[in-house]
Amino acid sequence: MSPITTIDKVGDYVGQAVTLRGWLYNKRSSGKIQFLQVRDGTGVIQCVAVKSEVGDEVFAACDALTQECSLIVEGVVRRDERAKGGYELSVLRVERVGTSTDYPITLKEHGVDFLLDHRHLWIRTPRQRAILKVRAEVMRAMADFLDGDGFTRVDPPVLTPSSCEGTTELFHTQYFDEDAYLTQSGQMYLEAAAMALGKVYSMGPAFRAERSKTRRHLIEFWMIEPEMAFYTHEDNVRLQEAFVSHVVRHVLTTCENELATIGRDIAKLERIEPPFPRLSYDEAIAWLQRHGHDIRWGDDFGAPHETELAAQFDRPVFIERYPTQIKAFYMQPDPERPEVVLCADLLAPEGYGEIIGGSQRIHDYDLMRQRFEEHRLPMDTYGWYLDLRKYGSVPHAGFGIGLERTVAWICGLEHVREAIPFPRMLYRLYP
RNA sequence: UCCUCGAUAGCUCAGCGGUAGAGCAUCCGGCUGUUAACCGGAGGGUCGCAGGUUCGAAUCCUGCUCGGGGAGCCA
Repeated sequence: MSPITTIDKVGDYVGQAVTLRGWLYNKRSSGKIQFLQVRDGTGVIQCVAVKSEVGDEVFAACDALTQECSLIVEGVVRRDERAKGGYELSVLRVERVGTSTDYPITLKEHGVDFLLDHRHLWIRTPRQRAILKVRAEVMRAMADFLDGDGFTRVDPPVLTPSSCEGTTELFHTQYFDEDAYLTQSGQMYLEAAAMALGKVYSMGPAFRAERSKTRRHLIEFWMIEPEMAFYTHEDNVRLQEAFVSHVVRHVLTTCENELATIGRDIAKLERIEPPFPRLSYDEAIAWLQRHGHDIRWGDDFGAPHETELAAQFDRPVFIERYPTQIKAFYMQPDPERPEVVLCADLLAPEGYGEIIGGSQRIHDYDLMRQRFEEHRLPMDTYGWYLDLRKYGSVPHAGFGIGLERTVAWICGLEHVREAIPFPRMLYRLYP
């Protein structure tokens, strides 16, 4: 038998016979010639069977193949200008591995509802495969960047005794006789880990039981959360722009074919280099007021505000130093202006909204204690968090980046649901 | 939770008061270079559910169910 290889590597076998293993993506045929579009996860290649060359038996075997049946095909690799990937396979032999009758997803248009009901099959299509590939490369780039910068990966728990921020709705479950909740952020645990390991990060799912139904929301989504001891707000922001730029550059170099399959305008990504523009909250409010928005200092931005602010720039933009009142309890006040905190949100271009939220954290014991009282946080579940300010506290900072929003932006997707293999959305838990 | 749009063949949709339609998919036949191939033929329907108006409802009205988009909230 000829050597087994994959479609992405057939270029190394021109003129030789190879064996490919995959699935039939599509088939076109006339009376005496058949064109089999075979995919194997690494790409798609057209396999050509000419009746007078392969013989009646092999030709009939090709004829019996149906959409998405699995198969092993042996053939000679040929360079061909007419082929999309540049190569074709002249079929010598074909073996069907698994049948597939009445495959639901045809190559014609489908509605979102139908596709989501068949997500387990939808991911086989070239576009969805490409998106999942980009997602994997985004995660690899993030991990590579942080690992190469002295970070240690630490995995916070998914089951928690209560909320990290106390604001959003939590998924409730039982932990034997106790109440438990699915994590909405690992941040507090990462702060603890940063005091143990210096620079740490997590990659994992977060859960928000919000009845959100927009193209930017998932009920279950993934966050990457770096947390750094001895980092200031300024250090934090500089890390973020280097981090995001690295991720985009990595995807541009490793996912050229995938971005082409998705139809992404590469030029928009090639501009993503540090430094990113920065706007203070004050400046952002003033800009919005000048552009006809009824918004006052102290209000939080809505999605349309964010979109308009971000639309001014061709790179992601930081909005920093928000009013203390509208941000989380643990954020460090600006020493020169205690009414604002040392935080920054990073808004992606092209209307993708907030992809990063980050801040310098309060390290002073008395101030954190005061915040606990102001927000009536229960000591029995948060006592350990206060301990971090009691034993060797240091200034520290961190951020959380939403993976699906980042992938959606890099791929230019209409909706974050395509940026995760099996999206959990409002009213959708299947498949 | 609110606003808004929608539900007709396996899929995407048209039909908007007078016998249920098209393209694709499926099956049969044809075609030696197809690119969501093409050509001919066939099968395929509780028009989301329940009421109401009408001689007559897929079509108009009311309620319900399910879903899409958006808002709020957030990544």
